[in-house]
Order: sequence, then C-alpha cells, then structure tokens
Amino acid sequence: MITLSYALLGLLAVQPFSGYDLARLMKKPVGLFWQARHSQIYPELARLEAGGFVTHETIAQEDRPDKKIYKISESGLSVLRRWVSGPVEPAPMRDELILKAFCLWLADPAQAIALFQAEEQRHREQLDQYESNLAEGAAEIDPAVELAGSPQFGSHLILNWGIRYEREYADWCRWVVEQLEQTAGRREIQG
Amino acid sequence: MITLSYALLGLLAVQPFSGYDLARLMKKPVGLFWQARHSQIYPELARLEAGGFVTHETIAQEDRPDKKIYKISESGLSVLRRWVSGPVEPAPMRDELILKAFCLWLADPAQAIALFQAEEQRHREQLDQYESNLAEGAAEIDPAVELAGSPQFGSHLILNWGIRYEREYADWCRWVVEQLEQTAGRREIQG
DNA sequence: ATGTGCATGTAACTTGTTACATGATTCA
DNA sequence: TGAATCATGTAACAAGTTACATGCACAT
Repeated sequence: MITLSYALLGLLAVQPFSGYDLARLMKKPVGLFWQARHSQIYPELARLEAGGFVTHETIAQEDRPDKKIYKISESGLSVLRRWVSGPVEPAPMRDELILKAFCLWLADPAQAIALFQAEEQRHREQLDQYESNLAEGAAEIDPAVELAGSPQFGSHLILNWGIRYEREYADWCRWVVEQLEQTAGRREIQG
Repeated sequence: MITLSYALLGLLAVQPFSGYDLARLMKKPVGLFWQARHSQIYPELARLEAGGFVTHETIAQEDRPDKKIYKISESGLSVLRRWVSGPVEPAPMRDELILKAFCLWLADPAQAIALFQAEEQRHREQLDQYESNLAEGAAEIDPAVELAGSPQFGSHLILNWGIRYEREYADWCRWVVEQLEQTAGRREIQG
C-alpha cells in the first residue's frame, strides 16, 4: 500500500466512483495535498482490486465509453480506518521557490522582486479560491448531521489548512520583497 | 539540469565542498526544503562536472580517505544566476497528514486527537529549532557587510519561512484537535 | 477544423530511496 | 564491543510523469 492507495480508498469511502471520476477528484479537492494522474490511478485500482480492497461493476453506456464503478470493500474500509489514525513518518518538504530564496543573494534584486511579487499574487489567488470553497461548503452543511462523522468534516479541515498555508506563503513572499526593497533603497541613498 | 543540480551549485557558490560535505549540508540547512542522499549527490556531481559547471581537485589525506573538493565554474555560476530569478512552475504539495485529515471523519476521535497532538508537538519542536538557528545567525551578522549580497541573506530568508511554516502547521494541528474535542464534548452531553 | 469531455489503458522515462560495498579512526 | 564520523561509489527498486493509443459526442 502506497499513499495513493489510501487517497483512493478515502474517496471511495464517501461513495463509489469510476477511475475517471477519481482522476478528476485527485485534481480538484485532493490535489491540494496529494496528486496523481490517470496513468497511475488505473493500475493502482487494479492492484487494490487484486488485494480485495475494492470491487468493480462495469456499466455499459450508449454514446459514451463503458465505465467501471469501483466500490470499497469491508477489508478496504478496515485498512483505511487503521491507517487514518496511525502514525505518520515526517515527510520532508520539496519547494523550489524556497531553494531560490536560499540562493537569492546571487540574484539581481529587481528580478528577484518581480519573481516574489508574482508568487505572492499566485498564492493570494489560491487563497481566494479556498476561501470561497469554504464558504460554499459551509452553506451546504446540514445542522441535523453531526459534522465530525460526515465527509464534509474532512473538506472543512483541509480547506482550513489550505487557507492558512496560502496566506502564510503569500505573506512570506511579501516579506521577502520588503527585505529586497530595503536593500535596494539603501543602495540608492548611498550610491 | 534537475532541481538538485541547482541546490548543489547554490551551495558551491558559497565555497568549495566535497561530496560528503554537500550530503551533510543537504540534510541540515537545505533539508528544510530540498533533500538528497549521497547516492544521488555523487552521480549528480559527476554529471555537473561533465557539463562543465563544476571542477574538482583530489585531496590526499592520511588516516582518512582521500576526498574530492568541488568548485563551481564560471559557467556554473552563470546558469545558477539565470535559474534563481527565473519563473517557477507551481509544484503541488504532498503531505500525508493532510490526507489523513481529509479522511478523519472515519477515525476514532480519541485516536485522531492523539495523532494531531503528537504532530503539533513535533512541529513546535521544529519551530523552536529554527528560532534558535535564526538567533545564532543574527548574532553572526557583520554589519559592515551588506546582508542581501552575502550567503547569510539566503539563510535568513529560509529560516523565516521555516518558522512561519512550522508555527502555522502546529496551530492548525491544535485547531483540528479543538474541532475533534468539540464533537467529543457534544457527544458526552447528548449521550 | 479544433478543442473539450467522457472513458480506459500501456510504455518509456525520470527522480529519488534503499541496499550493497569498502575501510580506517575515534568515542562511549 | 558497538556506533559514529570520514569518504566515495554502484545496483536495484519504487513512485510518479510524460507520452502513446483509441474513439465518439458536442460545442465553438
């Protein structure tokens, strides 16, 4: 079982989906923290089925290709539940912009400012996106259903994470720009 | 050129290092945002040398294995400078804990609370580490040298990032625990 | 004509990890 | 006696990306 296995089981725990559906979901809500292409999803679904964690039913369609609807099994739900509360080994970050920041003493200040301003904007746009997603989700919550026991709880938690992350990232980009501008300013006064 | 190539050039732009030194540096300060093992570093140094971006000099040592000291070339510095201010393509995140949060509606609340409390503590410890690293770095800054033009500038920027990231992550873990406790509390009152 | 959505798969490739391989010195 | 540090490399493997492959319906 790789992490993707659990991502797929986590989606199938909500409701049955086709591989195509899962590929779409791995882009939009899950893509925030885990990604996979269809070329990785289809073989992985076959492996999950071979392991007895999912089953599929083929649906014949007119005017469209037939599709396979995958459903999580008891065994699949069991391993998913065991994994979800289990320990995580610290997975280190990989971020090329931070690496560039580390090398920023070598850069032309004007070009560096442009880069970090552009990145700030990108993260502010993503932030706006997550905030409206959260507002949409909040509007759909049924007060009769206990939030922590419904799939909406997960969406709620990860959108909060996304908002915190993007805001902090954008603020840091802004702060980097300020550090660069201070230096550029001092240089103008002195030179 | 892969991202690791620039990470190595970025370190060699500060001063010459051996492969062993670089492997150590890829753990400690660079590991915050990019990692590589020696098994990836040694072949990559050979490729960088074949491309003319670095050169090496073999140093014979007594009582220790001989070592190769790598130095960045003009060509290496040139590609590094071009890369550092160049555009970054958005590299999506991969974080297993966020995936677990997404599936947390399936978890036993008590176990989930334990997991997120443990993760909060881990990130608080990392935060403390970065804060003392920043304090050490600040003490070593020479006011006569312009910060933005010295390698210390990069360390300064990335430690600020690390501090922001770990603090936000720890706060989010705490917030998740609160969400879970609220539900657990309601359940006790009602049941 | 061109692109997008639906729908599923395979093959080749890249990146990065784990394990294999060696060997002296120093510290607990 | 065992682990850590110094020092460099290779081989096998796992995970994930890009490209290849097909084909109809519908919109611009």
